[in-house]
Amino acid sequence: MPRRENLSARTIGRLTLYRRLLEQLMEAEQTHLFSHELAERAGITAAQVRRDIMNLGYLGSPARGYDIHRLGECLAEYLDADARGEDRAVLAGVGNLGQALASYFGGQRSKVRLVGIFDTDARKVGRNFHGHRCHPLEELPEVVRQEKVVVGILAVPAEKAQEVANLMAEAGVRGVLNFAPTPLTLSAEVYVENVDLSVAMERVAFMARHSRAPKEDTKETTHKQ
Amino acid sequence: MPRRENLSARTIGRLTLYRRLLEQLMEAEQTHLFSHELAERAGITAAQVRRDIMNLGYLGSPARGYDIHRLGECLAEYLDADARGEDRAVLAGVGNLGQALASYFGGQRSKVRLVGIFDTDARKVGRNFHGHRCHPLEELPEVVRQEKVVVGILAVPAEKAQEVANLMAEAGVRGVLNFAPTPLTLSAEVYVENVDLSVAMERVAFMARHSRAPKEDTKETTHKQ
DNA sequence: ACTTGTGAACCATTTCACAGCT
DNA sequence: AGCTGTGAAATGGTTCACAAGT
Repeated sequence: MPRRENLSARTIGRLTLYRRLLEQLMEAEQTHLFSHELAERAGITAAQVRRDIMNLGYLGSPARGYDIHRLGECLAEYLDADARGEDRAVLAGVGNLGQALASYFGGQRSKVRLVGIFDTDARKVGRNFHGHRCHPLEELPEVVRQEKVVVGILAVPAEKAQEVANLMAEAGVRGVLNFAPTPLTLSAEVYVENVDLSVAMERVAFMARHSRAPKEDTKETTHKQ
Repeated sequence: MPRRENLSARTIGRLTLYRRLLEQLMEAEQTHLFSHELAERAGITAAQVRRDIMNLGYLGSPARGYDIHRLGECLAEYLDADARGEDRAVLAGVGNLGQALASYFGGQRSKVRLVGIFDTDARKVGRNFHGHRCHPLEELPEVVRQEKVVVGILAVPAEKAQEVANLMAEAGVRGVLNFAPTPLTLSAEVYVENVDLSVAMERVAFMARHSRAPKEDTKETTHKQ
């Protein structure tokens, strides 16, 4: 049913968010919702929601809106397509951020399964972090191959990022979530998503400084977002 | 000198990156560089770099390219404009992620100064995390006001995110870096940047699964990115 | 010969606005 | 009356391509 003319990464992100929001809604008793309701929860416009769902190929009814259960199924069908079993990931770099990520993605709430964490630091290897034993980095390729890992999470220092990314890519990883503050160059068939925390931080600081001063006469209007 | 027709958040992010890359270059002996060199380090196209620098208002020379030192100054002048002193930030939520962020932004490498970390958990209050003593959340507004804090970092559970964000906004924060997996609704003069790690993770997994299989005859071409 | 600066073209994404349905 | 689905317009961002400078 999904009319999949392959959607952009941006759209995939929103669909992922919709799915999460619908899951929350399903725990409540609600069975249907309108585009503007979902839009409000997602922090975007109703037109955007309708467009996304249209692209998905799901149809709502003008009378009742979208059937939460069915829409959820449709989203799952699209987002989980071709996932034989669940997606597996490895994590390289067990510093402060790496540990936080291990706990974040290690739990069962996550859609991906973390199957190994790795570091070069001898003091970390062998220790247990949030339920995952740290292995030496050399073992990463072997685990990637044996466990059919598709995603590598990179939380190593900038200097080592490219090197470790190469290791992951050669072992067969198809996507990298990069927290190192360095752009990576990898062959085009590996999808890379950069999460550069210091860029994010500096950007917020800049925008914060430059945001317009609050107007005195703010009318408490229903903000149009 | 900067021809500032206020630039988009996206552009600000790239300028921030350029600055960091130039700082690295200045530590080496290099004095000039061409747009394509900076582009390669930043992982983008030369045209994009030229456009950004043009928007900045800096001029290079066709013969030598950009003067690293002067371009750096120009970037700093733009990015740090109106920053009386350095930007200050507070962090709410000292879980695994919050601790990692405290260490990440707490050091002196960061452009922003973390002036307080807060949590509601009595077992955390009073303890020291990466050089910052955790204070009870109730004290956050007072610190924001006294220390002229402009940025709030939100690393609390989703359920509390909106509530704590309101607290920050009422106390006068102008920007929020939100790690909670929930969109926030705040008055329009507060800039919000969402870093949703589970969306990022799921998106990478999806794109990874759908990335084209490597072609057999890959020619090792100089990838055009 | 190789660069920069930049108008114009291109492309992606979002929003508008309205026909059609219930 | 109020919604959805969607073509069309608008917006925003990136890349092209070339004149001009060295």
